[in-house]
Formats: sequence, structure tokens, C-alpha cells
Amino acid sequence: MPNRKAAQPISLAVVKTACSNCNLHELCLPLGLSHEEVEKLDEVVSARRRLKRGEHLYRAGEEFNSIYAIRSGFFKTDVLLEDGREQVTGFQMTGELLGLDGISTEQHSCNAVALEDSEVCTIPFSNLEGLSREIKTLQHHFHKVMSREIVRDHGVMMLLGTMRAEERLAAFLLNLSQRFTARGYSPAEFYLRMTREEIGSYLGLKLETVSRAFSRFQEEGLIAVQQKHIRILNITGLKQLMSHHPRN
Amino acid sequence: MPNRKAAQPISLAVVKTACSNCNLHELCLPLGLSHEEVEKLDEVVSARRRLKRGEHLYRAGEEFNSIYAIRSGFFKTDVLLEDGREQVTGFQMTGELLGLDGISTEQHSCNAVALEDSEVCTIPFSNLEGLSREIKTLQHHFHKVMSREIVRDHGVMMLLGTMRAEERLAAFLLNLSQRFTARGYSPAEFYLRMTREEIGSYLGLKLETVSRAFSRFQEEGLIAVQQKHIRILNITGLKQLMSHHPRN
DNA sequence: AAGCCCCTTTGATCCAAGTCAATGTGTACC
DNA sequence: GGTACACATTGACTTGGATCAAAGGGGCTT
Repeated sequence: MPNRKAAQPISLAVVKTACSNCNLHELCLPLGLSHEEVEKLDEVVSARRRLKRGEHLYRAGEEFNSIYAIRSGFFKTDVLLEDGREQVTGFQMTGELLGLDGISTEQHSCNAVALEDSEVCTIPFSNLEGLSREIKTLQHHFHKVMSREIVRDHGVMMLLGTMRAEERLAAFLLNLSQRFTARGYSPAEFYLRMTREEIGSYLGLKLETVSRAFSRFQEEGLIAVQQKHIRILNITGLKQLMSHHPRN
Repeated sequence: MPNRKAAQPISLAVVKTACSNCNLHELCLPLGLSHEEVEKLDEVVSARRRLKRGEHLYRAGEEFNSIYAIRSGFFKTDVLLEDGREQVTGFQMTGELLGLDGISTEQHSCNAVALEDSEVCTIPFSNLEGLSREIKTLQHHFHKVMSREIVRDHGVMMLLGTMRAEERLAAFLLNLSQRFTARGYSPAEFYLRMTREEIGSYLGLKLETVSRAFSRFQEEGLIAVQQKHIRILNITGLKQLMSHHPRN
């Protein structure tokens, strides 16, 4: 149990975020940096922050100062229209960056919400810019990360623009599977951190449609669903489904 | 008439791209740079390239080396799925950058096609990174441009995920209008450079639906359409249309 | 000036997904 | 340990946009 013992002073070394001893090197900003360079990055990463499930990391309209690296946990980002319509723009997991949208106007343009208890590293953006003027590798890696975000968004546009409901859900499951795999988890079995409604919002579908598609996949033996617990039984079947579109 | 006189040698000064005497300062990378800094940028921008209508600036899969600033003309970018489905991911006009998607994998991830005769400045990316390690303002501005692209994409996701056909088209027209205005053109009257099919692909609609929506807008007195020539007659009407969604 | 091709418009019909409604299920809180 | 509440499933019906089909421009080329 993570119950903090009363009044016990905690050593700075433990509290201090340290890229150098973080096991996310391969997923996060330090990718490809030398030991020395990672230590410089350490100085820039100012603090960790813990969030409970449901808590906002930032909200649309707030001033932008920092980007965040997810140390552990799971987030969604969403945009709200004045009339209350909501679009989930992404789900982020360990090692991924949050807040890149805020650079453009120096205000966050979406909301970031923890979907489970999570922990992030706060990276003041002007410090990061400073350091990436010094460290070429860091600069280039950061540019790649931003660019990857753009490519990812194009993928979602493709999905929303051209795919039918079951294709969208299959693509979604395969994407999650692949990201879990990259983090050392099972490619075939995982818990969804988000509701059917959030999946639907992300995929441009109503929650009932998401639910029906899950049921259909189960009937066809592609997956086993029990609430948020998913097991992928036939990954090639799911992949085929995506090229099996009618005509067009 | 821009008919080039035969065999007349052209002075280097004319051919050479020069940010310093380009009238796109306010829209393009040099935004906010000092005179000296712009001259440094000049050295980095290696060449102009002219494209005829229909010509590809780059194709998905090609090696990425440079980004491109549009000096004049109009482009679309699109992504193709193996099965032939196409998604237009954006339309780009004067002053906007093309190719940011390629940074991530060092390969272009989409196609960029000129929709009218156009001219671009080629900016070798490693040179740009080099210079932006020297010039803080340039670095920051470049980051803002990339971030703006992400925010823009989120807007498109919102559009594709939550809006009905007529809302999408209204949003599209208003967006074009606003961008033309920023370039000193009429906010109310313009020629579309793309076909109904390309608009449809961008908006996740079939070309017939786009056509019908145009006709409906015309019946309602919101716009006057004649083929590719658009006049916006009631801009507030168009804006209202977007908040007038049914329920949800 | 004719003829062709591409783009666009319009009509009739169909279907995938949305809507509305009721019932089931798991979990957190007294 | 019961009860409340949020989330999920399933069914019946509706509908917005897709599909199929045909006809009407515009602007090329020859």
C-alpha cells in the first residue's frame, strides 16, 4: 500500500525527478542522448506531479509553460465546442508527451485528464528550448516527436474520414495493442482505461455503436470482451477487417 | 504577361530566393526576426522550385530532406491507404509550410500536390535546425508553427468526429475565407482550387453530398456558387449554422 | 467551331449508424 | 451487505449521407 508514513522526511534524491535513472529512456525525450546530456536534461525537468483518476493535468485556455512526460498512468486529451460537443483527440500512455498543442498560442488548446492515477514529469518549455539549442540530438529528437504527433493526427483523420465503424474500432484496438507491446505488456490482453463513450468520441461514433461493434467482434471470435477487459484472439482477423471495406 | 524573353541571361540576384525581400515575412518563418537574422535565413533557404498544376512536390515514402515554404500557389496533402482509399489531410496556401510530417521518420508520410501553378522555397531541414540553434526567435517560431499544425489537425478531428455535412462545409468555407483575408484577399469572394471530390475527401463526405450542401446554402441565400467561384453572402448565417446542430 | 473529357448537379433508393428506450452489470459508498 | 450510480448491452426504429444513375456545363484540344 502506498500509504506514506506520517511526518517521515523524504530524501531529496527520491523526490527529485531523474531522467538518468528513469526506465523510460527508450520511449521519452532522453532517447539517444549521452549520459552527460541526460544529466543536463535532469536539471531541466523541474518536478514530478501526481494525479488521481479524473484529475485535470491542464485545461483548455490555461497559460502554457511546460510540456509533460508521462512517467506512469494513462490520459485522454479532448476539445470542447461551445455548444457542448466533445471530441477526444487522443489517449496518451507512459513515455508519451502531453502539452505540445500549447506551444502555438502559449495557451493550452485542449484538456488533459488522467484516466487512472498517474505521474508526470514537468518540463518547463523554455528550458527545453534552451537545452535543445545546446544539444543537437535533443533538438532533433524533440522535432521528431512533434512531427510524429502530426503524422499520428493524419492517421486519425484518415480513420474518421474514410473508415466504417468496425474498421475504426479494429484500428483502435490494434493501435493500443501495439503501444502496450512497445511498453513490455501483453499485445493480446489489456484493460481499457476509457469508457465506451470516450472511445466513441475519439472514433467519431456513438457509445452504442462502439458497444455493438465489440459484441460483433466477440461473436466472430476476434476478441473476448468483458467490460473493460479485452483479449485479442485473432489479430490477423482484426487486421483483415480493415482492408475488407466494401467498395470505394 | 510573364513570358520570359528568349536566351536573356537572368541575374543571380533575381533567381536567388531571398527571405529579406520576400513579402511573406508576416506569414512565413522570418516572422519576428531581425534584419540580420533574416539574412542568415536567406543563406539556408537553398532554392526555389516551380510546380505546374497537378505536379507533386513530394510523395509518401520519399526521403525527407527539406521542408518547403509556399511562395505562391495552392497545394493539397493526402494520404493513401493500400486499398486505394484517399484522405486529403489539408490544403495549404501562400506562406504556409509543407513537409513537417516527414521529420518524424525521415520519410515523407503523405503526398503534396500543387492544385495550381505554384512556387516554393526549399529549406534543407538540417540547415534550419542548425540556424535555430543559433537564433532563439527562429527556434521558437518554428516550434509554434509545428504546434499550430497539431492544433489545426485537432480542429479537423473535431469536424470529422462531431459535425454534420453542412456544418463541415460551413466550417471549411469560413476557414478558407479567414485565410484569404489574412493574405489580403477578399473574405467574401474566392475561387476554389480543389474539386468537389477533394473537398469531400477532406471533410469525410462524398462529392455528391458536398455538391448538395453547396446547393442548399445557395437556396438559403448564404452563398452564391458558380462552379469553383464562391461568394459568401451571409457570413453570420454560415457561422450560426455551425452552432445550430440538432441535439447531442 | 466541334467534340471530348472532366467536373458538377440533381434525382431515386438504400443502408450504416444514430436515436430512443429498457434492461443488465459491476463497483463504490454508506 | 445493500443500495445507488455510472457504465454497458441490446432491441426497435429513424435518418443523414452513401450509392447508383443520368444529364448538364466548361474548358480543353484539334
